[in-house]
Amino acid sequence: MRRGASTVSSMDYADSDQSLVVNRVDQNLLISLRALLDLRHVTKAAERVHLSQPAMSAALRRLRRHFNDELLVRSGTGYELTPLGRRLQPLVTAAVQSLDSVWRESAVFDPVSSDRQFTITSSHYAAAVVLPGLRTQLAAQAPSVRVELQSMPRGTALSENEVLRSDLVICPLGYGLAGATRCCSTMTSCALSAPITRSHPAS
DNA sequence: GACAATGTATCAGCAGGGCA
DNA sequence: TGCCCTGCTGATACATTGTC
Repeated sequence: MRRGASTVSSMDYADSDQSLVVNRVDQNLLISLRALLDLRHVTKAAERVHLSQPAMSAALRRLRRHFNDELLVRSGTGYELTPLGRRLQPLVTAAVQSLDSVWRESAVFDPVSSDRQFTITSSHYAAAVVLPGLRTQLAAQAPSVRVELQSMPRGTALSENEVLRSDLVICPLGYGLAGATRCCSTMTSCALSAPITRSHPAS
C-alpha cells in the first residue's frame, strides 16, 4: 500500500541525516507502537489505528525485531509491558504528539477556523487566574479550538515528557521545568510564567 | 477433564507503491 | 520492469481462561 511512507526522506537527506534512525524506520510503526503500549491488546490496538489484526501482529513483529525485545509479554489473558516497553511508553506518547503537532502545523494560524486541541498544564491557582478569561476569549475568537487542561503535580517539577506533551505550561516563576528551553514569558502581575512551544500561535 | 470462547501468531494469495 | 515491503482478507493453529 504505502510502502516506505517515511523512507523517501532517507534519500532526500541522506547526506545530512544519514545517521538518524528515524530515516530507516516506518513512522507508522510509531503509531502502532503507541496503541500497543497503551492498550496492551493487539486486536484493540489494530482497531484504534484502523489496521487489521494480522497487520498489527506483523507490526508488533517488526517492532520486536527492531528493538530486539518482546515489548509485550503474555500474562494470563492479556499482555504486560517489558521493562523496555515501560521505558518506551512515555517517549512514544511524546513523540507521537510532537509528530502530530508537526503535521497539524500550517503557515498561518487562523483562530476562527482552527479546530486544533491545545494541552495546557497549570497549577490550580494559575488555572483559576488565567482560564476564565482565556475561555471567554476563545469562545469569541476561536470557537472551535479545544483546550485540554492538565493539573500540575503539587510540589514536584514536571518531567521533560510532561513539558513536551503540553502546548502551554502555566506555572510560578522559577518553577523548575525539565527541558523547558522554549519560549517563556511573564503573563500576570502575580508572577506566573508560561513556557510555550515555538510553533505556538502566541509565541 | 471437556468444551466453548477469546485472542494471538502465522500462512497463502493478492494488490499497491517506491526504488534500482 | 522486477523486486521488495507492506497491508488486505480468509483460514488455521495454538494458548489461555471460564464454565459446566
